[in-house]
Amino acid sequence: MGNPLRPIYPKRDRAVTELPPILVWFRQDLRLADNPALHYASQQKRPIIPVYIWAPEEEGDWPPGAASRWWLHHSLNALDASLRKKKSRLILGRGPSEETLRDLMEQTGATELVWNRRYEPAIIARDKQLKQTFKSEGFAVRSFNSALLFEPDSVLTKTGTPYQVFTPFYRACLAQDEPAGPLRTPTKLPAPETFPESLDLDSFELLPTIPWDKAFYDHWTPGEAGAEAQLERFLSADPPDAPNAHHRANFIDYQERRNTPSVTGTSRMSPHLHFGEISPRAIWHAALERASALGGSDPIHGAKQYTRQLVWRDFAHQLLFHFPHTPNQPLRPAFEHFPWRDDPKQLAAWQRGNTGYPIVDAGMRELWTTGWMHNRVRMIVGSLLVKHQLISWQEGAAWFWDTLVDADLANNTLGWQWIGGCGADAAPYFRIFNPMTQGEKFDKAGEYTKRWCPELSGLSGKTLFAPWTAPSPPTDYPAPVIEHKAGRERALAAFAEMKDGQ
DNA sequence: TGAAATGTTGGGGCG
DNA sequence: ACGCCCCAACATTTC
Repeated sequence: MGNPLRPIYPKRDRAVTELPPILVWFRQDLRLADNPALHYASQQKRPIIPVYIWAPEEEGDWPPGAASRWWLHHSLNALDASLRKKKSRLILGRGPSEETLRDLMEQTGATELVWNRRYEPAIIARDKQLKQTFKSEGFAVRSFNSALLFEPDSVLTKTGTPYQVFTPFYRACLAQDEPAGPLRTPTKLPAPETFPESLDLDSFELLPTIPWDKAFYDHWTPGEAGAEAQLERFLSADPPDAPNAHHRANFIDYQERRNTPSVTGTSRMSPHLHFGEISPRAIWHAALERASALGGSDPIHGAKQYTRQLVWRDFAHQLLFHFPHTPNQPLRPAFEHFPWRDDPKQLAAWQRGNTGYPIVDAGMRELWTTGWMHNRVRMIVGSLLVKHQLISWQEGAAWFWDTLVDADLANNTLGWQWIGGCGADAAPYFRIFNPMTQGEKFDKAGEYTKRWCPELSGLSGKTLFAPWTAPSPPTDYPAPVIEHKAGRERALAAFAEMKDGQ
């Protein structure tokens, strides 16, 4: 908002370029809108140097997987393009982060460094150390919250401990002040006299050499503009690119549509959120504002159901923050002695979508082809791996980590510990999904299953989800990795063994 | 954000 | 008319 009374000094920009610059260190906040660190920097009337540093070895046991790297490549490209529209640009560096940042500070004469926080244990440790070091060297260092609606320490039980069950956590979040509205996108990003050297994006070698990513381009548009367009598709009854106008926006019927994998009833915002191409606060307010603009109880209800899912993200992040060992170890210690099976062949069958259970194989193939899987189906495939196949949830987490474009340590850990029955607010171990029943329930017409398992196109009804019961089963589809009843009983026996073993 | 086993109830067929 | 059985439908409990 320009102040018409403020005199315009023709040399103002020149004066700004001569002041010591601020480094804005981009990490998982690859956007210009509602970006607190960038917003802060833009208010300092000093040159801004946007930086991204590729440092996978600083991510502990969890360097970005192949699908994440694909996304990152395109997202960095998009960020650089939108910075260039504002006469700025993204400077790319290679880790170690501390040395690279110090070099840049010395080279450019920058005196201040800002970033938005991350919550992975290895990153917290690195950032903490780095902040301390730079401060002791006389630099100003600031960090901001850009990724969460409510940060880990801001929502605790009455006794000051972290919540371990979602519903009370959710209630406590609703009792807080509502998340602030999104910050304005900086109109100007003052450039320094000269930008420091940048590496070429291709030197990060983020894209695959084998072209398994072909279909990714049909399903995803990484980057801030892609994120905003996707949100609009979800919130609008007439998305800009829809061939046919929907009757109602997806979010209005969210509760019902989000469990139907054959339709795009979910928001598909997860990868955009993971890379911070859009902020959860922006989504929160956009959904609720759209609902109140439409009026009536259905839109409000839909928007609340959807924003509730955003709070699951916060829940996952605060769990990871307070229980940093959980990506590798079960939250409930009893499960450390669970008798998992080591079975590379069966693991491979699961990974490639050859378990012989159609709804499972459809999901695993959707994941492999598009880098994403519908959430309902994630639960079904997870249950089969962990319970019927008796393969550890860590194996499932590792595969998802490598193949999901939305791979996120907090969400992935929560999801797998939930399905494994060993985490916070977890499904009891004996809650074993029946892969036939789940198919019949959530993919009634079999549309989703047949889309990804075309060899089953001749089947319908119950036999679609149990092809071995067909009069003449398809010859090009595998037999089940384990018979359902036997698998269920074996899982229950393993669970009993664990309980006895302590 | 299950499923299976077990228990209960009530209608209808049938001797 | 009545008791008996069967079984679907629903509820509860058990894993």
